[in-house]
Amino acid sequence: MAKTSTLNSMNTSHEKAVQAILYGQSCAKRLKLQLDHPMADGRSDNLFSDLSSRDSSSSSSPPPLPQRSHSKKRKNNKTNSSENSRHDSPDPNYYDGFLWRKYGQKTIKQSKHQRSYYRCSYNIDHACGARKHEQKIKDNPPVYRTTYFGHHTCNINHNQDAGLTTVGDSVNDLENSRMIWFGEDLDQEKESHTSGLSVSVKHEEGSIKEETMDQYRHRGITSHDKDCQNMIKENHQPSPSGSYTPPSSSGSEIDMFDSDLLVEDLDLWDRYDMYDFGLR
DNA sequence: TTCATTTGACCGAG
DNA sequence: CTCGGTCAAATGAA
Repeated sequence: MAKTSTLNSMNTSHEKAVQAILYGQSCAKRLKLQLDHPMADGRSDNLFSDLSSRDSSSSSSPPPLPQRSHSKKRKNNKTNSSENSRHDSPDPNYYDGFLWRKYGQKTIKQSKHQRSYYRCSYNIDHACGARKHEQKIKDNPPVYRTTYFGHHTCNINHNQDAGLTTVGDSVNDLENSRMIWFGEDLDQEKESHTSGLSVSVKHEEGSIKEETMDQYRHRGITSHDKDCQNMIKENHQPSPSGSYTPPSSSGSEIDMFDSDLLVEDLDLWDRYDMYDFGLR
């Protein structure tokens, strides 16, 4: 297929190394900006306040007691565990745009397949209560059912590429039926998720190389990357139109940086997405 | 060494 | 008591 030739033409190991370095520079630069101008925007202190609060709590909190009496309390009362949406896919590696961390796996009585339990990777950092269950429900052809619970309060969705990479049509055809709805939060998410973050995330996704989507979902983004992405996201105000607006030439240093490093090779990342993100 | 995943134990609901 | 959901120690990968 054209995939290999395309990738080979642009994706030598040297280029990848350069991209990785550039991306690392972008993170470092943003961090420096944040440190130099911590109050540049109203939300920029969130990260540090979070970190400091965590530090203080860890240093002053008493050592964990072996109290197991209620530590494993089941949390699914009717209101909390109400199912938000369901998604069936033949692809177990279907990528819904969010990062999940697996916290359990169970054999289900009525099914011969195990069910996996995930919670949002930002569960701690952003107190995000979103969870999902994933289970194979059919063998031939394989169908994997993902059931979503709770709401993403982290507002970090890496799956805005569809609207940004001009693959929306193909997405609409096939993926609309897979759209994940979170009830009344939809508008909020749609707005908050369509920021400049996508461009940066795209950069990173491209550097994931030959990893499978499953590996990417579970391992591809390190905690450092996530922090960096948070920083990037928080430097971009969501576009009121709900679409990505390229940085203007008269923009801030951040904008200039974006245009220099992140947007420059957008086409390459778009093509990456086309191939690697299974727009079948 | 750090961090994500695995896995068995624990818990509450039915 | 059974079952599904969650916790957290153990494990493994990077």
